[in-house]
Amino acid sequence: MKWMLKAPSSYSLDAVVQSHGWSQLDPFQILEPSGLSCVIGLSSDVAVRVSVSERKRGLAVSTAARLGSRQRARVEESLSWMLGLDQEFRTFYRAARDEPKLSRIPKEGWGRMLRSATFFEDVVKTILTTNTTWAGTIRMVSRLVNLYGVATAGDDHLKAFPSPERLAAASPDELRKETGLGYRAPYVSALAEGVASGSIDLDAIRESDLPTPELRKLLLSLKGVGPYAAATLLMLLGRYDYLPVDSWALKLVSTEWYDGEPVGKEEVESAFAHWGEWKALAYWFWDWELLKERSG
DNA sequence: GGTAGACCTGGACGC
DNA sequence: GCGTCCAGGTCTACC
Repeated sequence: MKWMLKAPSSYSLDAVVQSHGWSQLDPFQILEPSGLSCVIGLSSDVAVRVSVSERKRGLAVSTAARLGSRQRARVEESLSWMLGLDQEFRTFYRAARDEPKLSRIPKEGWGRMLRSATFFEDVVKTILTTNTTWAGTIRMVSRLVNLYGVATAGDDHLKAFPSPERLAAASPDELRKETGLGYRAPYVSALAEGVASGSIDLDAIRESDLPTPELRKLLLSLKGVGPYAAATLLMLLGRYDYLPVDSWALKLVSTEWYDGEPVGKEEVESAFAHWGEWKALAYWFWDWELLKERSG
């Protein structure tokens, strides 16, 4: 079935898809020539593949299966969250226009970070980006989805990201062996168990209006979530006052301002300190010299 | 509060 | 084909 979804003015689906690596991870799939599809879990045993593409009047949504009104509402709610349809960046854009390294951002509609269907999925994926290569993250996520995800009715190979309950049912040892999560398996297992049992309320974190430092403390209390992962998750929640400093960030800042000399976290922080509540967005969408060098 | 070492996987490299 | 080294954040123990 097909229908249209309203998008904010100056919205760019391409900008959301390309905002970070999430679109390369299962159960997302980048559509050619443009657009995005994802398998969304609707209940413990029902999943549906949803495709979205951009039109002049908004976003065209299509699903392989016919949905009831509740299911359709659920899909719309998920898409609104995933694609940042409720977000706006006017204040950031005003500041970005005066910075040559960011002036393309307002013009091209950058700012929204692609989110997963649930915050649980985002937290797990973020843990799986730590202390590994991007290829490793892709591999771990793919195995998790293929082994524990719910398949769509039409295609056994199309699966949603596993629910907390499904992952909680697997032992940490099984997760470690079957998915290559390594030492991260107990972290994912504990998170899944906590969410499934109700002792960890990720929805409350997602919807919280707590000040960012307090929200960050809650995220840091999750096993496997350190300063880098917490900052990444805060960005996904629309909070940009902490920088996700990893080894890549050190390389970027080193090339940009220090002639390739080694730098630490402090140098990265000080480079973006004046961006205040927008510092992570300024960092993320900065027109880095290192990226220009690499793209030739 | 700061720091060292362990954690785990897979890719690169040398033999 | 095998062994070794290294990269990648977080946790724990220790000072």
